[in-house]
Amino acid sequence: MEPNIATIGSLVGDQARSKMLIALMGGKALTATELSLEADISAQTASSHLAKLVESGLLVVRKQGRHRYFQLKGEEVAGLIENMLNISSSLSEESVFTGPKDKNLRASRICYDHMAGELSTQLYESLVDKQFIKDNISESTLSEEGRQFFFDLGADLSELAGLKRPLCKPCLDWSERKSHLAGSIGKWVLSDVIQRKWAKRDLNSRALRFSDDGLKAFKKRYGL
Amino acid sequence: MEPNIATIGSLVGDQARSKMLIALMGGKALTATELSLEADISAQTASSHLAKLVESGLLVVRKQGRHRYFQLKGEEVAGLIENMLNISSSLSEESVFTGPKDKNLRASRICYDHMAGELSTQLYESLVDKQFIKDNISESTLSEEGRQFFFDLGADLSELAGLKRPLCKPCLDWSERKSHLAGSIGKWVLSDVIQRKWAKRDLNSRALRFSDDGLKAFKKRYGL
DNA sequence: CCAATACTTCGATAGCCATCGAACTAATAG
DNA sequence: CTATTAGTTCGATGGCTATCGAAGTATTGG
Repeated sequence: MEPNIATIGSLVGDQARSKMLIALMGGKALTATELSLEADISAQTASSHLAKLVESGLLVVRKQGRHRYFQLKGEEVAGLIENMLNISSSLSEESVFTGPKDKNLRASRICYDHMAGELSTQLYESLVDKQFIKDNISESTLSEEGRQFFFDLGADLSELAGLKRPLCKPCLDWSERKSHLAGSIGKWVLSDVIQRKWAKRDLNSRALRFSDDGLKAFKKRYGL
Repeated sequence: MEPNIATIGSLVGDQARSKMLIALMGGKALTATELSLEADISAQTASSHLAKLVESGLLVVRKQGRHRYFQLKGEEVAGLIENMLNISSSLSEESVFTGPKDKNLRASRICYDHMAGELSTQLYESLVDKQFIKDNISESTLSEEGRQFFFDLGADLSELAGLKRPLCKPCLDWSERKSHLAGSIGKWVLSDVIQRKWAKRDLNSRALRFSDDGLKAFKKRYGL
């Protein structure tokens, strides 16, 4: 059977499934039980939903002992969800508060596998300002100076470039309506922040919690 | 909670509505009746679908006399549909990382009920070149010479014209970003190609596979 | 005026599907 | 071994909605 856009739409078009998909936007693989809790449904129902999502190719599953870990199939799918989040926020009333009300969520979130939120858009703007990134709607590119900048920070660009995904790609941010840093560099920055323990992923949400010191150190390191 | 991604999903997640949305990807505003024909449903049903799409903000409507012209609300929405078309075509492939690069898919696809892809845009350009088609963003029309050209090829234009859908209509091609030949003539060309066994629909994807001889014959017949 | 076209609203039907209880398999822990 | 946890399959139910017939409004054209 050939998935057309209607089948994709109806896959996302269910409350329970959409909650699961959004929960998986954190980039982390989750178990069936965790996802059933996210979606507020019984385990049986979750199981049937997850089977559909896997069969249709939106999710992949990895079995590990008695657990089954589910994950978005790839960037393409994550991009679709992000896209829909964008649209839904722009379609919903022109309320004063755009985006999530949770301060922490607004300040910094994880979008699939890279940082999003205020801090991330600040970083992106700053990199464009310094001409480290040439801003292009379809795909931004890293300038020579930008390459040097990330090399100095310790990013192994040759390794990153080996991956199939583009090095650097803006990604519309659904709470800020601006671009933030996605692509493999975006992913590297997130892992850098986590590894230095400047921030922690908040379990049960997509928020990224910076410590005070971590935030200071982050701004300094990245020149904000 | 206003429109969340589940409501957007379920809006697209209906065959009739998704057909309408895809028909509107051409950028042209279409009337309710035209859209009901595209979706193969009655006028009443179309009316209720269109009301939902407008109310949710995916479409905008402009009243003009006794007609109501519908259009995608903006590029954001068009981008969503395009995104979903991309995903659906990449999900129907086995391989994880092909994307739009699959040669056969790129060379020639079926878009709804007419040909798309490189070959189709070449055909469209050639027809415009020879002034068989008067290219107009709002609505392309077949010139007298074009009418003769298709008559000579054996297309029963009077029968085609009897259908309510426009004879000839450009349709934005998502992998080429150019116009290709849609409308009832586009549909006729596709059936012509299939009937002459120059190409076969690939069952598990939207690709159209030309044989070597078929491709040669096609180019000759249509003057490419 | 009347007739035709464009589109909508209402109401009834029918099919689809999300949900959960109950009963299953499977892995782990003790 | 038994008990527990993770996850599945099956079947019944209930709710939701796409669909169209019939009847309505609105606009245009003679």
